Amino acid sequence: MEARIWLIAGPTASGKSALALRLAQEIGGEIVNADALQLYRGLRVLSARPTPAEAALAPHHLFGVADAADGWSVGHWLRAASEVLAGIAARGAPAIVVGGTGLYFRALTVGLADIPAVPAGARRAAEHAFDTEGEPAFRAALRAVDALAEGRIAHGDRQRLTRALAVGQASGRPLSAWQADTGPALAPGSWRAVVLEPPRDVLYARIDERLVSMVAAGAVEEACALMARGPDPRAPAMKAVGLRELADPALSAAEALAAAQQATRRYAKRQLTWFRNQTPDWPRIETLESEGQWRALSEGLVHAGR
RNA sequence: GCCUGGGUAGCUCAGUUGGUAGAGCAGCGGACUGAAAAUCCGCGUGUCGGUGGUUCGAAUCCGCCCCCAGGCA
Repeated sequence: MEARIWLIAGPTASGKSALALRLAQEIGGEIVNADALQLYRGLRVLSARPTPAEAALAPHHLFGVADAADGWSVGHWLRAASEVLAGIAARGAPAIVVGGTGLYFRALTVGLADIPAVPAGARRAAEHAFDTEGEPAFRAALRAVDALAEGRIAHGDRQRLTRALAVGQASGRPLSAWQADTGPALAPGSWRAVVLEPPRDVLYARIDERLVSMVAAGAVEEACALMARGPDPRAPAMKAVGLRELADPALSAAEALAAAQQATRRYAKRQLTWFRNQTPDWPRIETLESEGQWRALSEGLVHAGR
């Protein structure tokens, strides 16, 4: 178990946090959050962030560090994570990066283009152009700036189309060129990864149970408090799965719970698709049972022992 | 026990004068480079309750049986 950086990925409710904590205690490691929503302070319950008691059992980094009104991006996270990882390395401790955000792991292991920040105005202008001109005309404009990106982006994907145009115009270099010029943040061979990939039906049952516990732990109050603050509905924190459902005054408690459970199951499905296809060579742990997960991890890691 | 209505996709239901079935919801597959718990693309997944029969051909018509709901006893 001599690797210095462990990556633990998997869908929501698959047991990542518990496994990471166990590993951290076992090897004296420090835990780094790789979950886009656990970054936000106001979402402790809803994002299933470790409780203060759990967080006290090992050093935890990048959990609840951002305000719901501040949108963190992959780039923001990557810079923060790199700094944290450097600090952990300087202390001579192993690091355990854990979370469900596939893109964050990709930034770490494959890379994230080093693109200068796009001014908010450029982004808004691109979105406005898309909305007023319509997609065909917008695509024609984008083609002139970045034909490669235009060809790669699926029909209807406003988010990527407007980003491509905004980057191309604001930076003076096509997004596709920036992206082609990318290197991993972590040195190859310096890390070891594992994906938790439990059977669908068992995971869904776990998700349904967990939403019930979340509500019992105050998820509805948390959701309403966040909505009452009225931050920009487009802020990333406001996209938390279950947030809108649980805070919706038009729904009964039972309906809200059912809607939140369903939204979470769909989210888990998307995560499973990501890891299945984007990290096909990372080893899998297919049980949802925590002792079994630990056994698979520790044995697998010892035997892999480079 | 009798009468009536119903049994078609995971659920709720359509299905025209017989030509091996289709909607919504649910679900599934996929893409993914700075909003990623985001954004987007794609896909009916079916012993038409069972079994005999009529017919070139049955979810559709006929017989028997099973199950469900309501009514009469």
